[in-house]
Amino acid sequence: MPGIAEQMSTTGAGGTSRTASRVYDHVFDGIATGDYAKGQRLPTEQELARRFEVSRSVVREALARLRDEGLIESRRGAGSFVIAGPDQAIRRFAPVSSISDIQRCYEFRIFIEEAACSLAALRRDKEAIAELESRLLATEGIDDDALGVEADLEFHIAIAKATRNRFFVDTLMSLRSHLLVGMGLVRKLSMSRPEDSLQLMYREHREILAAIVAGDVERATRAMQIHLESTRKRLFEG
Amino acid sequence: MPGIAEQMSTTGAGGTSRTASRVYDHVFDGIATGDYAKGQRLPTEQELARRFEVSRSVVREALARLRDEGLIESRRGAGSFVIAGPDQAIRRFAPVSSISDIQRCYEFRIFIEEAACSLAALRRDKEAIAELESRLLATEGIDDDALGVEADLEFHIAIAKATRNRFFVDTLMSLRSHLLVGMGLVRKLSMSRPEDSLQLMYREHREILAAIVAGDVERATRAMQIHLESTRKRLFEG
DNA sequence: CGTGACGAGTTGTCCGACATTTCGATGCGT
DNA sequence: ACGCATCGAAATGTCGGACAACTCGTCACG
Repeated sequence: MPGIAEQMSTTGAGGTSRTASRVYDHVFDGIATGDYAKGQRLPTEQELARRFEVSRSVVREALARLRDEGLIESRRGAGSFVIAGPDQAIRRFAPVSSISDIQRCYEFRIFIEEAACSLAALRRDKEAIAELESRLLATEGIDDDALGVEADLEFHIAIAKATRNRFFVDTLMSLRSHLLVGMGLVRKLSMSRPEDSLQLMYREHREILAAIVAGDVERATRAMQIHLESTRKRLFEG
Repeated sequence: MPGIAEQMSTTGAGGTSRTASRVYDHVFDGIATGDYAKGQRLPTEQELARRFEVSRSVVREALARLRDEGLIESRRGAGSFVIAGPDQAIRRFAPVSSISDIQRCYEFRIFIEEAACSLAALRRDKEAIAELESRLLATEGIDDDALGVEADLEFHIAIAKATRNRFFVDTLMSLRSHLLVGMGLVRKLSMSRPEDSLQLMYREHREILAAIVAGDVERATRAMQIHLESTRKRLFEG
């Protein structure tokens, strides 16, 4: 029953060797399906090497990945043991693979960023405001689409930073690649009404910034809500 | 300028070899501080092996970790290159290391779980409700503290699952270890007034479940808010 | 029955070798 | 002097073997 791991293993930064991934996928699938149960000992490295017709080095690289992800644990002299259940196996955000994925990502994002924005209005200081302003300026003077979404994302991350709570920053950063997909789509689709929607977006951004600077929590929350809702509508409802 | 990586490298599941971690830390720090700039080529594996007085195998294990985390990219025949900026280096949630960390984690959690709870009330189905009920029952019949917090967390994760939006589930799972720390503290500190607070918690849990089952979004949101706020108060304000 | 020594088995580390690929240098023809 | 094919040094990927450090069950002995 392979398959579960396939989406995951290809998320890596391409460079990872394919031979090690075969072994990795096997064990990952085994854990995800409960085939390798929690606490159970894995086959020895030699055994795996023989079964997949690779060297022990390759097997060790695969096991190293699983170890780093906290799925297994290796004890010298004893063996490698599964320490995670099937549900804990899928921890990283899997890549978006469908429109409905993007939709859910957006839904999630709205909650997170509204919260972050209200906190940012509460806690902002001079330094944070300075970064926000510079990020905002950066978004407005860019023609290239790819760079544009990057700058856009940086602005949103700067808001998260202003919360002085790293969990918001980390979460947004984890979503980085996902958000880039969605934001890229927004830009592409709004090519039809070219200037219009970009100008609208700039105005929304400036309103968010102004509300944060003013320290007006409710206004900041509403501004972010309007911003994300309007882009969501532009995306999903044409 | 070492230091940034130290907290991270110790997050791994203990089993990872310490020799490889030395090399990993060096390169990670180099990226985090901008010492190894984006796009730059790293020293060759042989060079690193010589510099740290370890074999190439160990160096390769360290580089493999960096590759898996998307920080570097290796091209056969060319070398290994940095592909991430300093800010992208710290992606995973670093472990909680202070009371204020726990406080921020709680703050973040409140936003996330309130949102999840309201969505759960909106989207719950028979299957989700069944799991919620079984998880709730599981929390109430446990003496052991460690198992108790596990079951508690599972209940909260089940709520996230009921949203039918994997981003909520994934985020909560990423926070798993962090939440366990905080929840463990709650239980330890409430040992003083033993039965009392546990019973209170059970009642709050049941109210949350009832609201979700009823599909009452506002009631569910409020119930979760009350639950998290009251535990937060018990924790931080005695 | 308890206990300590022993040995097979397993992971951690090292080493040397070869295959495969990259990229600059070299030399040639024009 | 410039473009182009060719070559070779260098780097990573993979392999196989070896030894060290450690675990755990076994078994003989008290």
